This record gives sequence, C-alpha cells and structure tokens, in this order.
Amino acid sequence: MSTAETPSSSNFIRTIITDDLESGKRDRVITRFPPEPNGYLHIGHAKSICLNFGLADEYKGRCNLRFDDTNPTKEEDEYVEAIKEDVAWLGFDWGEHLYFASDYFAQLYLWAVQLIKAGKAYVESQTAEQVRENRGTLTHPGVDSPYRDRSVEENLELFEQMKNGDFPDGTHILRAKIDMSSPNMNLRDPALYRILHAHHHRTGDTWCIYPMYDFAHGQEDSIEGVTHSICTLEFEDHRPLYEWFLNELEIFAPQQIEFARLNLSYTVMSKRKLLQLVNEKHVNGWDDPRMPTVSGMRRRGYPAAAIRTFCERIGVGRAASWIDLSVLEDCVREQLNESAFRRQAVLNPLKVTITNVPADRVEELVAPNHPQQPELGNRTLPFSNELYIERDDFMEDPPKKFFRLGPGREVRLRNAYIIKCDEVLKDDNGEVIELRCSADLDTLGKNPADGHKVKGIIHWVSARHAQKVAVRVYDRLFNRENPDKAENYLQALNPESLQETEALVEPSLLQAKPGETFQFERVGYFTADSKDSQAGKPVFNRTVTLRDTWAKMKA
RNA sequence: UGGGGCGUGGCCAAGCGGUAAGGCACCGGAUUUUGAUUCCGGCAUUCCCAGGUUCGAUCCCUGGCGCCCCAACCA
Repeated sequence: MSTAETPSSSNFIRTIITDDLESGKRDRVITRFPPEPNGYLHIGHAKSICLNFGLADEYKGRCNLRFDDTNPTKEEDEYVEAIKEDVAWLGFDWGEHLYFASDYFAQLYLWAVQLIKAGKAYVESQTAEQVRENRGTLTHPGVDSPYRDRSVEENLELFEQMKNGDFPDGTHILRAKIDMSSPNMNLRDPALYRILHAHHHRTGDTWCIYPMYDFAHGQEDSIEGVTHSICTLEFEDHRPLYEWFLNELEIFAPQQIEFARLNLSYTVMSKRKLLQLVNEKHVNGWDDPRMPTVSGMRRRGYPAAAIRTFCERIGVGRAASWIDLSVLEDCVREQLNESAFRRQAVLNPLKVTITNVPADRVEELVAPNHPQQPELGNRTLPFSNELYIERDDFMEDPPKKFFRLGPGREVRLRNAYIIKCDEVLKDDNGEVIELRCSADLDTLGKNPADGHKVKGIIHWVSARHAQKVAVRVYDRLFNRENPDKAENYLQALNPESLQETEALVEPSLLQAKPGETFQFERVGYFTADSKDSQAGKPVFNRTVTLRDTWAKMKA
C-alpha cells in the first residue's frame, strides 16, 4: 500500500471508520478486495481497489487480496494471475495477505454442520424449479419445503453423503432455515451448498459440494478479521443474511458497508458483456485498448496514477451516478502532460517544399523533450527543404479565426523557422498536393527582425528523414452514452472505434520502448503498444487526444 | 397494501439545525514557438415537490413525486 493520493474530501465510509475508531468499536482497520476470478478487472473494480487499499493505507491498517473462488465452473487460474498483475500495477501491495475462499472450504463445511446440528439448516431435495416456485414472489410469501423438518440426524447424514459424492448435481442442496415469508427474498431459506462435480482450479476434485456466496463471504471476512467489508449496493439486501450467519455461528462480526458502483458513459461494465465482446471478437481480447478493463487501459497507455486520481476524484456515495468518460480522459491528460516526452508526428501528410533551402542541406535542430521541464533534455530534429505537415493545418480559403497556413499566410514551424505559403500546387482533380513556401531563416529561436507577430504554430517532419510507423487511432467503443439503453448493447458499438493508419514521425521515435508514452505535439498522447511493437518498429496506440478548443470553436 | 436504498448547479460530491466546500465541465482574461500546459476571475438567495416543527431547516417530522436494487442450486 504505497501510493494513495491525499483525500480531497470526506465520504460516508471514512466517517464510519473514524467513528468506529474513536468509539473504540474497532481498534484497527482491515479491509479486503474480494474478486471472483472469472474475468478481468475493469475500471469499476479499480474504484473498489482504490477504496479498500486506500482506506487501509490511510488508517494504517491493511487490505487483503482475496479470491472469492466458490464457483469452480466459472473460475480459472488465468484470471487470478491477471487480477494480481492488475492490482499490483495499480500501485497496491497486499504483502503476505493473499487469500482464497477455497482455503476455507473445510472450515465452511464444519460451520454448515454446526448449523445443521443447531437445527438452522436442512437438506432440500426438491428440484431447482420446485424450490423456485415455492420461494414465492416479491409480493407473495413462499411456502415451506416438505423437507424443512427433516431430523438433524437425517440432515447430517444426507449432507455427509452430498459431500462424499453420493448424489448427482442438482439433486440436493443445503438450505438455511430462516423464514419463507420474509419480505427480503434473501431470507427465504437461502441455499448454502450445492452439489457440483466440477474441477476446482485450486482444490481439484477434493470437493463436490461448494458453498454459495452468502454462506461464504461473511465467514471469509470473519476469518480474516476484516473490520469493514466494503461492497456494492446490490448486496445491501444480503446484509441481514450476512449478519445472520455471523450471529448464529457466534464468530467475529465484520461490518458490511455498501457503496454505489461506478457507471461510465459510453461503456459497459458487466463481466458477462465484456466476456461476450471478447468471445465474439468485437474487440481483440480482454486487454484491447478500447476495453474498460485495467489491462486494456494499461495497454492503451493510461498511467496507473491517472486511474487512482480518477477514483479519488469521482468520490464514493450511495447515489447511483454516471461519470462521463471525459473525466477519466482528463485524469489521463493531467498525468501524461507531466511525464510524456514531446515529439513531432504527422498523421495525415501534406507535402511542403521550402524553396529557399538548398536540396542538399540538412540541419540538425535541437528541440526540448518537455517545454516546461528543460531538465528532461533535448533531442535533435532533422530539417530539410522537403517537409510534411498536417493536412488540417492548411486551408485554401480559411475563416478569420484560422491562424494556420493558407495562401500567402505565415506560420511558425514548431522548433524551427517561420515560413510563408507562396504557392499551392494541385492535381488534376483540384486536390491540393503540395505547398511551396519560403522560410525566414533568421527566425530560429527568435521572432522576425521587423517585430511582426506570427500566431500560428504547426508541427512537421522532414520528408527525407521521416519514419513511417503504424498507428491505431482509438475512439470510444460505444456510440451511446448508455449502451444498455439500446435494444441490444451490441447495436451501440461504434464501428469506428479503431482506425488503423500510419504516421510519419521524427526519427527518434523509432527507439520508443513498448509501453512508453509520448505526446505527439498538437495531436495527442501515443503509447507504443506493449504486444505488437518490435525493436526499432514501434506500433503506436493513441492514448488520448489533447484538449482541442479549436475543434470546439469549429463545431 | 412486498422489502431495501437514493434524490445538493451540466457531471460527481462535501455538508449532519446557524444561514450552500471542492473537483470536472462551462464562460471571460493573462502568459505561451503545442489553439496544449500554466495562471487569474466568473459560475446554486438555493439543496426533488408540498406542508409542518423551530428565532432559524439541505439537514428534524408528515405526505407526495421520481429513480435504483432484490424472486441463480452466480458473485
């Protein structure tokens, strides 16, 4: 637990914890992040991770990483490894406190037996359908199972047989004996154990009965001495059950606290949907840079610190909230602006010939890696008579506020000279194919001698020296703010979320290392892809654009 | 006539009976060899609505309205 940012404001959870500490209800703070290893972590998990580890850090306590692996049919080792990597990458350290629900299976079994002996649990032998029918509905109470009054002895024997593998899947379950007419559906004799002849990623074939979430989670927390068990709002109705088990078992009672889960505009967050996007190849894997997964964002080039800032910035509450994607992007820019080296790259080239520079002359210009941080050094930028500039930086008939290049106009070449557009060359279709410009060679590092101002500054690369690299321009994965409001969320997919193109970049960029992020000046931040880049042949992912008030003015 | 939650500016969010923090967005203006960054300044007489209690209510009470969650042998 190392990198928690300073809290910007209070929230209800901090208030609860502070009160608990002051009143003496608790003498320390232990939290946990309890993912089920059935998929990759997404930005919603990041919120929970920052919260749990952040709180532990603030209160000098600790946060456990615990895998809630109680359903062997959905869980895999691949996922536990990916989750560990993601949590660590986010900047959090669970130290020795790595746990698995499956480590507690034996203890959980003993507790189930204890409940049976106390007459608080029984073996149900109806079918799943019958159980469902007898549970009643939201407005009508359920009815007691015909097996509800089996003797303790019979229950004990049956449960043991369940454990021994004497029954096929689905034939029996162990249920808590609570109240079939409770207005809280979770209390209508919830299932504690089901029979599953499935191979578990850690316990193998040792067990063929597995505990349900409700029977496992609170006890797991209790075993670990968790003081504050923080989860999302949909578990609110489970809290009475969570407490019921701890109370019946008479074991250490953590406090469950619920908060509102994160909703991000233009994205979906459910694991089921993310899995579908991956399986049906709408994206290229869990770590596709368009995915809201931690691994996707990492590959996209989002710094871990930006995600932490984001989680702190959005706050924690109990009101359902929708955060705009732009908030996340802004955190990314804030972080990258500080650290990313500046480079020049042209994505959509237009040729420019400097008529008053000899064709055989090459100048090695010096340009800073970061204009606000000279200590970060410089790189050299070759300049010659043939350049490429961005097509968008020229307009034949520009509006008044346009201060880039146009016929007869002047502009500053970033880190180089001021040039003037003398001539516009077109092809047979009337398409502009080249600009012929003259440079004021006395403007390197200074303004024109006559003192006149040149407002526009554009980036460029030397045609002869420019290197061609692959670039992936990413946009939001979905077109709709809330993809779930579409008839089918897949219909809200943005067909242009990925555009593969090429860029002409300054030579120094060929040395970019996988995962390294640069600001292509005036364009955006780009990160060398960690999978597809090769030595001397980087592939760049557009991480995020720069803020663009000109684009806004045009719109 | 099921239960549990939530409702503060465009988006988040503090506040917990004493007269609306902060961030993001937005709008001005300054600096700038990135229309970026940075920097200044502006931005809720009002807290879902209506009553009530109180000297005083976003905070307490009553009644509405709106939204979210719950009927897996998932977590």
